[in-house]
Amino acid sequence: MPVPLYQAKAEFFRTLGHPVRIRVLELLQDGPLPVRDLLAGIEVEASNLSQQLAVLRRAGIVTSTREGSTVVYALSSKDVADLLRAARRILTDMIAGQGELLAELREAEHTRP
Amino acid sequence: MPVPLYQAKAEFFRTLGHPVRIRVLELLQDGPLPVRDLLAGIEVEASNLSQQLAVLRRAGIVTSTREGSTVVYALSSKDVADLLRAARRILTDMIAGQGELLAELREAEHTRP
DNA sequence: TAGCCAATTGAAAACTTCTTCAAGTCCCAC
DNA sequence: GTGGGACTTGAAGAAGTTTTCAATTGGCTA
Repeated sequence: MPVPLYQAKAEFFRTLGHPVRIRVLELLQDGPLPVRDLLAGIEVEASNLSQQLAVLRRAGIVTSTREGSTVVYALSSKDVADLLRAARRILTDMIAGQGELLAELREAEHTRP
Repeated sequence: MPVPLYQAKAEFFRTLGHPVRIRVLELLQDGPLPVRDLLAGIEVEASNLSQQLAVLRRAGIVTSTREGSTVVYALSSKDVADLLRAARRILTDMIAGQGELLAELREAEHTRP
């Protein structure tokens, strides 16, 4: 058996499972952007961003094209935007439905050293 | 700023990013199941499955209720099923777009023992 | 209550992923 | 062709996750 589908799925989700990568995808939802702009929108060092972009590229989730001296990134499929929307819905519901967790989060904010 | 949303999202996806956990969610898509049945449907040791179930529980993605001497698991929201469907669509498209991988999958299907 | 089955937990070892930093490529302007 | 900016790469250590095994809990039934 080759890479079974459920394993491909797990890998796909694992690829999305990083704050910087999520932000990249969110920024790209409204259209392609040069690295410079991603860098401006995310608090991270250039080399770290590059590493995360490489992860997304290897997974085939984004594509990069060089334009002169800059490099422009884009989502490789519009479906990715749908998925992020679905995720946001779930998350919102989940947080809303779990009063305690919400309270906990709020508490943490007030008791930060 | 509290746990920012993009970080919650990343955590959520990371939680889905494991083959055993994906299989559990797929099996639960059609309704609640006792651990015994999950165990029968996934090739993994009981204690390992328990660990993965604990991860899903902590994330609030599934719920467990004890019924007599067995424990029954269920998806905590139907939206999870939607999300998995969205993911399947993306993955299928992505694979279709990447000819070689598709060929590999097809090959595997014909050469199944 | 003793013994058993179902499931879970704790903890250590094995494995992956993340961050960081120095070095490298590519392109453009001088 | 030298210098500089934009980005990427390699590699090493730090941080996090997964697996495994032994020990444990909870509920049944003899």
